[in-house]
Amino acid sequence: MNQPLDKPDLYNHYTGQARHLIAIDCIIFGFDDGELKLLAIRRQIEPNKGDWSLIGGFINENESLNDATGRIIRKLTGLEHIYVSQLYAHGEVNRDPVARVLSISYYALIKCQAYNQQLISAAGARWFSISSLPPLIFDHPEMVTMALEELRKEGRVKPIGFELLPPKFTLPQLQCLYEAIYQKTLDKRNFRKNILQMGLLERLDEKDKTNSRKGAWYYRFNPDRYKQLSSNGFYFSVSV
Amino acid sequence: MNQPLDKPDLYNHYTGQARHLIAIDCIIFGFDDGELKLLAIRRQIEPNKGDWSLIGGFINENESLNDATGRIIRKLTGLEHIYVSQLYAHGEVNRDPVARVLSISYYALIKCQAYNQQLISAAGARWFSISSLPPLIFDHPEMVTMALEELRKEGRVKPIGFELLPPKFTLPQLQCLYEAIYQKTLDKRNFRKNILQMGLLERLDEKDKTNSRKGAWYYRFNPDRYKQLSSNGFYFSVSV
DNA sequence: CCAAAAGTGTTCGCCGTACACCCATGA
DNA sequence: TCATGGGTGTACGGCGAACACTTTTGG
Repeated sequence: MNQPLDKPDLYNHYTGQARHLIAIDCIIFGFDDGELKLLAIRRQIEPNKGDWSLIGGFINENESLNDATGRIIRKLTGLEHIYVSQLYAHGEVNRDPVARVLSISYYALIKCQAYNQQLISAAGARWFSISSLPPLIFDHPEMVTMALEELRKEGRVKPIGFELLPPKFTLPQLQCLYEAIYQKTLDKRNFRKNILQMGLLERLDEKDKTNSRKGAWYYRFNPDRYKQLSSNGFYFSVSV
Repeated sequence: MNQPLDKPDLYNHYTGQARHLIAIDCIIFGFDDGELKLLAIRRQIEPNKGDWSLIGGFINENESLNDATGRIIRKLTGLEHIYVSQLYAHGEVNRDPVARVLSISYYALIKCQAYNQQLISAAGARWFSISSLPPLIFDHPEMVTMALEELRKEGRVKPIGFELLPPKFTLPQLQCLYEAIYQKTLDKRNFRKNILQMGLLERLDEKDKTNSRKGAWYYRFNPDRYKQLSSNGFYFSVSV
């Protein structure tokens, strides 16, 4: 059914069309020190060189959007196989003051212990607590707002919290994370019941004693169990 | 902070970048005859000319994504101010066999009574029941699948069902719509309780007698009441 | 022995779900 | 009068929300 590619005259509906610059912008979240953090970078090109910006870049000719996102995140953090999800295509004509640039935003969750600190520092990047973000360029503040909304929406029904924690974590840590995401204090007993009843966590024979004399049990999230339950109609759900 | 635009040498990070064709594709849903329908069109350009396709088009140089979507839908249906929501940016390199084209998909809900039948017929468009769609070109089937998922997700928590019905509708009609969307039969009593308890519908002093001798009361959705309640922490919710 | 964090159960109200009969009316 | 679709109420179980005391142990 496809026409052979050596008949370019058939395709002048394509060739006559406007072409556009396309950027990727990444909202990278981390969790550290009891707070939800955003990774921002000092912009290295004009305009607004030196201002705080999301991590981003242009996409190349033969690169899918997802590949471009992977490349951009890898280059900055050294990380692969992290949680990444497309957020929105931003298409206002004047969103970039220099040229018409469309941007596809992605949000990503990373374990703050895992990234490559050297790469991040060398790039002039920094973690900011989401409660005290610096001014960001262009429509990046709007992107962050959208990403936060999405994170909060997804966080209720998908086990994405674990993407922000080390493989071994304690229940007080996990609760602290949800409290940071939703900016509210949760009841310890209800939270534990809620999380443990889903049967997705395995307690290890090891305690974290850095925060108390008694020590808190380490747990591990079991992704296979999650997949198995999900395929049987189970839905993850946290009451926040 | 912005650099003046008359120093193009500062911006060669922009000018050196690849530029891309960008299309919009619209998944337009309607509800008629007890079934959820999709509007598809016979493609009028090569390649795959004559095959069934979603409604779409390229975006212009000085046109935002949302404006382009409005233009495309208006041209085909004559409708404005309908429910439209961005779905996804599709960026696989080979999704279009002729050229690298990114597509931003949007899904739209229209009242089947309202559109301009002449425009649609003239364009070679047709409504298809979602349970018996024709083969669609490129990655359009995937777009439809995503749109259906999104419609079902949103439909549980936002009053978008009313976008698919005429301003005056009956409760049996509304139930039938939800049954069509979720492909399951619902309990009449529970459904009515659920919907009416939210206090968003106003019963009119008028009955629809086309389907029964007794007649079913007409209702109207009150969007102002919805906005008011929403701003006070109310959440729309249908149990399906 | 004490401070500081970890861990544990019960009660209550609401909401989702299951379920069966009467009503109105035109033909 | 009867066939057809429209309309109504109740009982039960599960889940989210509120709430206070005991346990552990290093210093």
